Amino acid sequence: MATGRTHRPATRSRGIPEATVARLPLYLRALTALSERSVPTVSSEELAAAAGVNSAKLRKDFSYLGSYGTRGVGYDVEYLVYQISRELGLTQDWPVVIVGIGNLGAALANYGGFASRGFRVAALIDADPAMAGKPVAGIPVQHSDDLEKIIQDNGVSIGVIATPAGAAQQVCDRLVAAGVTSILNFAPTVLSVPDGVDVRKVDLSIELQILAFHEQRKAGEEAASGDGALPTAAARSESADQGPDGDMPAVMPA
Amino acid sequence: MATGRTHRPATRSRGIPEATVARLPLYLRALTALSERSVPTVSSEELAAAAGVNSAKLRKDFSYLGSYGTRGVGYDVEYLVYQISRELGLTQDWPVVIVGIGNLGAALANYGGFASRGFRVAALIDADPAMAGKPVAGIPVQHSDDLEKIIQDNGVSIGVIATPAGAAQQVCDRLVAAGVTSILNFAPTVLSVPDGVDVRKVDLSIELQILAFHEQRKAGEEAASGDGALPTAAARSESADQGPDGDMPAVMPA
DNA sequence: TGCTGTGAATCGCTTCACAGCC
DNA sequence: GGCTGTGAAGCGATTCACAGCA
Repeated sequence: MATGRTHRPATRSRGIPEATVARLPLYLRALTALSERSVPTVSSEELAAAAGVNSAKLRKDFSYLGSYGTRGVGYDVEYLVYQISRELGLTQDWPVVIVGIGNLGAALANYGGFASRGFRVAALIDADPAMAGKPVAGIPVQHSDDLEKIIQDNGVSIGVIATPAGAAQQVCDRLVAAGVTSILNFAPTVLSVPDGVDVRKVDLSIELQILAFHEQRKAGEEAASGDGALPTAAARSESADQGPDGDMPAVMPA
Repeated sequence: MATGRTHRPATRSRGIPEATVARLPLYLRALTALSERSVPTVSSEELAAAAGVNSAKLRKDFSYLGSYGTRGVGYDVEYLVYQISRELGLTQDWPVVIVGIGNLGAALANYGGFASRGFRVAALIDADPAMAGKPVAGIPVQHSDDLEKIIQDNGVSIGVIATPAGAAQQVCDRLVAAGVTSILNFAPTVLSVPDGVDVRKVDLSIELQILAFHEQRKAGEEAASGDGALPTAAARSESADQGPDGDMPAVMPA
């Protein structure tokens, strides 16, 4: 059942910790918002608040990229936007294919956040012949028979799988065989890939289950401890750490 | 800008590490599949392969739940399914509301993985009056004016936000005020919530950016090192760690 | 003998706290 | 004086390796 590895835990990516890489997009978004409001500089404290992390972490993260700030002043917004974009590889064009144009695939195709960040939906692919030719988000859906040709003609290296779970592994194999080396998987399956191929997974049902776990505990505490009321907010006002943070996975639809 | 905390890093949930909680749904899925094939018992090695983790990690994870295995034999599938479900709080009914019935919201409403795991879509809510009454996935969409009443009437404690970024914080505030204490956020925004409310975030664009980062590095290596070919598969055949694992966040649509 | 359960070692990330520079 | 950049400490998670039990 040999499942291939995924995002290289071993060889840390050019000295930048995975945890840091995963936060760069967060900073980038916050910075982009500042940039749009023509804010020239920002302190680690302000930017951290906007990104929902604490400032020490942010400074440490930036220190892996280089010394891009000015002591006593802060960071130049435009400069940082550029540096982070470059580091993430967003200064180049990434053609992406989406396979499986159901509800979710269509939602992804319509998602505006793509184009804004160097990603370009090069093609939509579905196994249903009835879908072929039908435009979704202005892009005509193509039949999966042509998957290999589409990948090669467009020089696609990133694929998004939004098929039912049953089809995911097969689609994955074909994508990989055709040259795709990064996969974003929305199907609730563990994909097997050869070494050198990255897989990331987004899974709604897992996220909900994690919430349920904590929700259950809240209810339990309430009933148990004679404490009565809600937890006395000890440390409020900063931090935030939203999303899978010290945590991990996530699964998805069928 | 006081953003509230999120999934309690401090007080570890009843002794079970967050990282373990985040993997339980993964194990549960693998076990459910085995159960459907009427497999009676499974070893840590087999189950780990099916879930895409390594066996030591899996055994350690299970050890936090109790000693549910049998040395020399393995784990009883049905028993484990029950124990994990109970631990995650999936033996009870969790009514969920989805706010923002665009492409994504509709995809979520149609997502089958909900019902199968104790989750029930209690209501769909949208701000567009034109949507009101229209059924999506067999459930009539209700107008957001009635949000508070819907939450209270249905005893909802988990809310899913699939609105545009601009509306997310406001929707979040109303959900929280109405009694929701767990939020799954698909909008690309950092949400501010009071202490005691959990937020998890799912963000497509962040996942893609992380893939782009690694993809860029692959290309760079190829060009740089005189190595020529693909990386020599050093450690293949096990592990897998798909998805945000040692990593973290994720962002999303607008 | 085979596989679980777990202390001990290790690893990586986060946080602290302060030196260094504007 | 203020804010960045970073060694050092702290902490949680992973991995190792083996004792313990069926």
